[in-house]
Amino acid sequence: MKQSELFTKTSKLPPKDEEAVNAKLLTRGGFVEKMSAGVYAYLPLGQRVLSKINQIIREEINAIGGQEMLMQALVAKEYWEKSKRWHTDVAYEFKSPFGEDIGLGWTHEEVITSIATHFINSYKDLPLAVYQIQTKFRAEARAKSGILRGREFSMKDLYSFHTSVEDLNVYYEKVIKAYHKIFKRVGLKAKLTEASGGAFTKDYTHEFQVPTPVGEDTIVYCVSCDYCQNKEIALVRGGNLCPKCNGEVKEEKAIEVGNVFRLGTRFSEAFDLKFTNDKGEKLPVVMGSYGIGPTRVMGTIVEVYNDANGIIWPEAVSPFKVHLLGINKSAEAIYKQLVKGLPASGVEGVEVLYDDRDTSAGAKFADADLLGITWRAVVSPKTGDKIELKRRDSDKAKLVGIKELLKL
RNA sequence: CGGAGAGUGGUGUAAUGGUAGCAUACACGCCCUGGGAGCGUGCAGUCCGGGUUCGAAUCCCGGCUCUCCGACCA
Repeated sequence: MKQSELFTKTSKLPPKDEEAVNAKLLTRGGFVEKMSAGVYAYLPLGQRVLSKINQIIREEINAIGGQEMLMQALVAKEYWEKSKRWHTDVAYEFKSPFGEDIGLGWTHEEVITSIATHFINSYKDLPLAVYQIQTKFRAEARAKSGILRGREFSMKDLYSFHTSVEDLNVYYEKVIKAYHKIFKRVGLKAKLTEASGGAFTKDYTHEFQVPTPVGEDTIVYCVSCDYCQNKEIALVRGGNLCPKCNGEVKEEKAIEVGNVFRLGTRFSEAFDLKFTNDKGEKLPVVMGSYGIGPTRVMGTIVEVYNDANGIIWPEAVSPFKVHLLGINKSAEAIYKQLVKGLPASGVEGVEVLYDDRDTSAGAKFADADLLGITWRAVVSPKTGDKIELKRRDSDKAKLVGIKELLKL
């Protein structure tokens, strides 16, 4: 991709109506555009990041048997009424032009449970897990923190169906493992945190919390073992001794990037989702639901990885692998080789954003830092027939040949 | 939903009752070229509706929008 052809441009100054670091940097870089409070458009660069996050999620959820699907956003009142979740304070509810009562989907337990009644009949059908990556709508009283708390946001929601709580628990642990892999792959250090279930279940649940000062939640955790609880339910405070191992307990702000809920039979009973066991008895299906917010993950990454000059994307979610800068010299030939690879040698091309703009060197360097693409490749009279390669998260640059660049 | 603050070219700002100015972006020309260079020309603005006044970006009333704090919440 040539930067001169990119839909967006960068801006030197952040918009005056954004305070959050993620919103400032993402807006300056042209990743997102705020359209209303808590409502953002994801521009080509932002969409590329989001796609990479989504792809990582897909790979890990598919690996634990999740089947991807897509549910509707327009959810009729009858579904919400069955589970007594019509008229919640987070739902966008309205009358359609045909007089129907509609609630925009803010979660999909009702929908998936209703669908599942058509396909789950026997214990032989279970267990099952399906998921979607879709836009959710929540009437947040106060949208804030850029893309961290929006009224419209992306969510990967996974639902699992089981014959027993024991079987649910087995899958629950699998999901936790998969989530750890996902967050690790996108570059986040998420702590498994015990918490309350909110609108979803009365049971205790688990959240994945990324410690950072801008977080809305507070977690209480032990520095010596894996004890970690949301402050809402924790019986100890920072400075106390760990209830599990007597280690030192700390308190820290954190962003919730994922959660897992044991729903039990709440929704299967509401929707009469039953299976027949091997004795011919009809029993309610045991369910779990598991969420990750890709847009929130993106915002969290920016909050965690940035410096005075801009974003520092972890390589796995960088919108491009290489940012190629031609300084006082065209890098067109290098660009073509990077895109096409070296056909004779079988080396494939790499994903590259080529700054071919007729602008100053300083502007190009500044934009490269702001956009935060992992590898910066500079071609200039100084570099001769080599290319200067530098990681965004490092100060060390080295001169390499085209082959080395293609191997990134 | 309570409280506080703010709306001026695309973006960021100045003007506090009296000529709407600057920067940046954009267009054209010149010049320059390793950390957001320079010169010239051009394009472009007071959130909406009322009111006060000879005169309103500025004061008053209403509305809309955004941000922050709180409550709530992935």
